Order: sequence, then C-alpha cells, then structure tokens
Amino acid sequence: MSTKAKQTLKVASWNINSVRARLDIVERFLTEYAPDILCLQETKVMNDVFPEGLFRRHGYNHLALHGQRMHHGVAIASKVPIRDDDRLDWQANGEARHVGVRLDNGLRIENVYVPAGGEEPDRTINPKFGQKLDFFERMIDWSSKLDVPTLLVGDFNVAPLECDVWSHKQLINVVSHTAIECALMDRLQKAHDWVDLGRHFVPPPGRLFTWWSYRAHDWAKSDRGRRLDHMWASPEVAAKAVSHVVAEPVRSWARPSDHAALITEFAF
DNA sequence: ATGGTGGTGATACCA
Repeated sequence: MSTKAKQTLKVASWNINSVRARLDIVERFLTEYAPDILCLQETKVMNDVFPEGLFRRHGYNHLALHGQRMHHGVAIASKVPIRDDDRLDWQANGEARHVGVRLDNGLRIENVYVPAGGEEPDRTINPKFGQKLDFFERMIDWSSKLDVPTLLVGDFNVAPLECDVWSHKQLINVVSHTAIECALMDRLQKAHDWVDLGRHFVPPPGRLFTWWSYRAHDWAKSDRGRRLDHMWASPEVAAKAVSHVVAEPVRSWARPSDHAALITEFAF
C-alpha cells in the first residue's frame, strides 16, 4: 500500500437534449451522482445564456462552453481547474460539436457530439449521412495524431457491436448500426488504440445501452435501447479507471433526456 | 408497413 492517498476523479458524460429544458434533472444528477466533471452534449444554447449559475451553485466553477442556437452544443463543467480549453470545428461548418480541456494532471478530456446522420443510410440521397461519415474520417485523422493521455467522451451516435442494440437484425440497416458506421468506429478505435471503457467493464455480450427512444410507450419495459454514448481512453488512462456505469435511473426522472449519463471513476 | 415523442421557436426541422 502506498502511504500517499490516490487521487480519484469521477467523470460523467450526458447527452442532455437541451440543458435549459433539464435544469431540474441536471441539478438532481449533480447532487446524487456528484461527478467532478460533467461533459454535456446537445446543450442547444448560446454561450451567453448558458445556465452557469446552476453549475456554480454546486461547485462547478470551471466551465468550457461551445454552444450554438437551437442545435448541437457541448459543454464541460468541472469542480477541478481546467486549462487550455479549445473548440475544434472538424468540418469547418460552424457547428458546435467539440470542446476539449486539459487538467492540471495533464489529462485531456475531449467532448464530442457526432452528427446523427439522418434517416437514410445512403450519402447519395441523404447528405446528413455523408456528413456523419466525413466527421468520423476527420476524427480518425485527429485521433491518429494524438500523443497525450486523453479521455474521449460523448454521443458518437453509433452502437458498434451486435450486443450494443436491442436487435442487431432489426437495426442492421438503421442509421447508428449500419456496417459502414461500425467499420468507421473500428478504424477510429484503432487510430489511437482507444480503450472502450464501456466494454472494458461490461464485456460482450453484456447488456449495455445508453439511449432509449421517446417514442416507446414504456421505454423500460420494451427496453429497445442502443449504446450510442461512449467513453474511450488512451491505454495509460484506461489503466487508471476503477469503475464505469451507465446511470440508467436518470432516464426515468421527470422530463428526461432520451440518453442516460455515463460515469467513469479514475484513481490516479 | 407505419407511427410512435420531444426540443426549438413559431414553421418545419432535427433527433
């Protein structure tokens, strides 16, 4: 046993589907789960009207925002100091889909909202699908050049494994689980030797979903889930991870997001 | 095969 206590860090990631529409459940999440750092996607708010007060009241005094009007938008709220925040625009289209920070211990946290890709999995008739594929290509290029310990989190909008969806057979041609998307996820993973923390802690074929459609009459009963949200770590960072859970109860709270939060705890 | 729900912002569009 080391005489020096290990430093723990609890990081959460949550597609909130409008942070202003979810003030109550965000507050409940900060209270009940108390992460050190919360990464949000789909904040749907401009930076100047981001609800900073809620976060500051709970001790999240360090904020890195990348918002836009109506759609997309990402944010990192932290109890520990954050440095060198940056915002990548891989597609140079002005969409707010990334914000990254560096912590004092050198860890980088990269928070991403990958394009959903529309309905039709064919880029010749659906430009949104093409945008999604191109976004992954840019992430692969970026990823292959990374040389610092990094935690990559967010809504990747792809459920890559057969056991990452409620029915592989019924979703094989549905955007988020098509072969071309799964192949891109595989290339992205290999581009930095990323460790998929979800499957590190819940190996296949264990049940692991992060999203359930609003359209189900009883989402919990039908359990037609997909694992669209991910936390991937550089190998040396993954080695410090001690737990990883999907906070599934948040999907049952009043006026929920359709995504659950992911939480990984590290001991450095 | 279809439509089912929800956020934004005021009409369709996006998820």
